[in-house]
Amino acid sequence: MTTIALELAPAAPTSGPCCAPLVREATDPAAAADLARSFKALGDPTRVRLLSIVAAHDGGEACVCDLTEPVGLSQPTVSHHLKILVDAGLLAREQRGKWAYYSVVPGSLDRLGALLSEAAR
Amino acid sequence: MTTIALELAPAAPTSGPCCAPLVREATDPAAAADLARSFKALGDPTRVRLLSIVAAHDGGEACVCDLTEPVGLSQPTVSHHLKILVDAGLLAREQRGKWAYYSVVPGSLDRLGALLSEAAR
DNA sequence: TGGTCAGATCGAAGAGTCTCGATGCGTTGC
DNA sequence: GCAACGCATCGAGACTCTTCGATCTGACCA
Repeated sequence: MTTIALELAPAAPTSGPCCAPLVREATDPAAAADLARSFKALGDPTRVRLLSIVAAHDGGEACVCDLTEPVGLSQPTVSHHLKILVDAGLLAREQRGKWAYYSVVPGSLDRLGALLSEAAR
Repeated sequence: MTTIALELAPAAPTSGPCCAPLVREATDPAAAADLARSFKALGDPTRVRLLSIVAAHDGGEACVCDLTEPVGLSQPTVSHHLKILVDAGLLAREQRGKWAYYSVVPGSLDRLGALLSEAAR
């Protein structure tokens, strides 16, 4: 359903600019950078898997030792990816004794999903 | 509302593994890579801006010359980013005469948003 | 046919990312 | 106290991404 609604300025001569001179910016640069930061966190297969494994884990939380084996990466690498997810506000970290438990921040993914739909409005 | 529902295996001895031995993988690697590819396309501020500018433009479509000036980048760079968005299935390209018109693929962003909510289930 | 214009592609420079082994820090148990 | 354990941090190496100027490809016009 690709709507080709209008021929934009079809009578414009070739010498002039092809399109509308003014573009109303829907997403300002700062907001775009903010959005991109969140999406960049999800732009790695390992992090998507980590997120889903944590979400599917018992109690909705998991420690690092739960995650290294399923993704097949070293402990420092997994720790690195988890930090990125925490910085993006998608995961929460809680230290309990020797272990660090990670859990999905409630509503964070839904918020991103809502922003996606909103951006396309 | 961070639900700390259960202390996972609190009675387990230190010598054993800390957590559940088996992890049911929510998102298989192939699906995770697919998801990540889409999100990576949105993981750059320039591409988020390009997407929103195209969406906000008259008729929901814009050509490259509409986009270079607002984002302040060279034409090859904008062309490069647009190609990435097209490859990710977020933008559609249509050549009309001298100009190439880009438009947001209907439903593509909503689909991603739905996947986000689904992944957190 | 030849000139001009919009846009894609190419090659290269610089910055950023992913991954690892080694190491440091705090907690637990003896 | 001391050893063991879980995890974060620190370089380092390899790779990818972003960006640009230069160039190529098609479409239009005279």
